[in-house]
Amino acid sequence: MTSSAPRSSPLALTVLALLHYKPLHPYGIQRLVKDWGKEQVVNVRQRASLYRTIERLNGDGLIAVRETERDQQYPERTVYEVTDAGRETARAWLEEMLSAPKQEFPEFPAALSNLLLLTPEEMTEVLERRLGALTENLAGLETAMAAEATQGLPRITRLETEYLRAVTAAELEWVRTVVEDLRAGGLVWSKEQLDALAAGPVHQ
Amino acid sequence: MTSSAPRSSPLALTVLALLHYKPLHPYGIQRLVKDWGKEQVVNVRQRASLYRTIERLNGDGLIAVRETERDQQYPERTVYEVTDAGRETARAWLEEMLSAPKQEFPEFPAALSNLLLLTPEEMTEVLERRLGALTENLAGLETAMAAEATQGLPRITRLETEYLRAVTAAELEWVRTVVEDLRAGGLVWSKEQLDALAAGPVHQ
DNA sequence: TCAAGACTAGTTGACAGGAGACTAGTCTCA
DNA sequence: TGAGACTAGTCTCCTGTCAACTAGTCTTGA
Repeated sequence: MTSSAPRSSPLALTVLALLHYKPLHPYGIQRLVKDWGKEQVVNVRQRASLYRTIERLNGDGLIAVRETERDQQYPERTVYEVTDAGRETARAWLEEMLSAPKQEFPEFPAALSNLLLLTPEEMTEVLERRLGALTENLAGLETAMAAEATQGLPRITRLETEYLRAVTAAELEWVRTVVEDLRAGGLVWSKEQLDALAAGPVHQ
Repeated sequence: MTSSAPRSSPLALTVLALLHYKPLHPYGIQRLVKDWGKEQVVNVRQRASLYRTIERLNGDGLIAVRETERDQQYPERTVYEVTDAGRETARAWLEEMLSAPKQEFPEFPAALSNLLLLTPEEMTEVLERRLGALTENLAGLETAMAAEATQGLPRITRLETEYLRAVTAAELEWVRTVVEDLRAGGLVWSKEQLDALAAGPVHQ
């Protein structure tokens, strides 16, 4: 079954990692992620992805069926456990994910690179809305961290929240300065100016 | 054809935006993105995605076939132009993407939330490698920005690079402090400690 | 007490992007 | 003239996202 090292993904890693603690059924995995407040970093809202990921890991021999529960009222629940191959793979994935920044393509920078379609005034307005949303997100992260700290949990359990806070704060700060520059009139453009650039050093 | 507002994506937005300048064939779009140094923010390496995105936009009436070139040696090239519906949709997408931070699930925080699988020593080692890679990325962004600036291009053309620099710098700084804490022994854990936590307030 | 509405749990199908291989032609230059 | 690199388009597989559907359970309120 072990078809040479399947591809990694945040969800697949998380499934393998959680099964290190104890055998679980899919829904139990989803609960654990939510209970530990990790929904911000691992998408378990998409149940379809979770179930398919588990099937894939099972097919690749990284996890195995432990038993099939039949708790009267619930539908049948399959409990999975991690295999030795799964343990090895999880470590390899983790090292790879931590050591090498992967090029991802979030939508905000892509949008920024096309803002010629808006006027500076419109740009100011939408960025102000973003500013508000980011401020809320940041506050949410802060309270989540404070809650974990007062619960006496060790710092490693909230490293990913720390990280999110750091980058969210940086984004917030950057957007803030751009909005300021826009309002101060230090950052302006016109369609004509851009069309001229576009007509410039472009071949074909 | 206009099947109510197709889904947005960084690539789809970019295609629509570039066609605002002038009609282009798929390869011309890929060239423009590369020539303008936007490969960091829009993935045009995946030609399959590019061609399929264009097909989709065409099917949805956001772009239309302008003409079909037949430059002897090359395969047939279809030149597309943006439609009025495409112009409207592009503006709507852009406003949405800029104003509301979208929840995305990058792999680094997901990996961080599972680092129980490594020892503090291993963690230090992999994060140091990440530190090196981030430093290089940051340097690359700096030189890209400097090049654009000396070329006399206005600031809006490099806002997305500014943004990437800001968040990359924040990540770098955060990883640096974590590595320091690890080395100073101020951030330690053991498997046993974590197993105890896992056995704690968890249902089922 | 039973009915409306919300939540739980799993499944399904359409859609979209990423990875990588494959083809066939072109250009370089040794 | 022939090896190797690049250009341009296509194809298939894999995985994740979205949205809807089913069917059972729990809540609460008339």
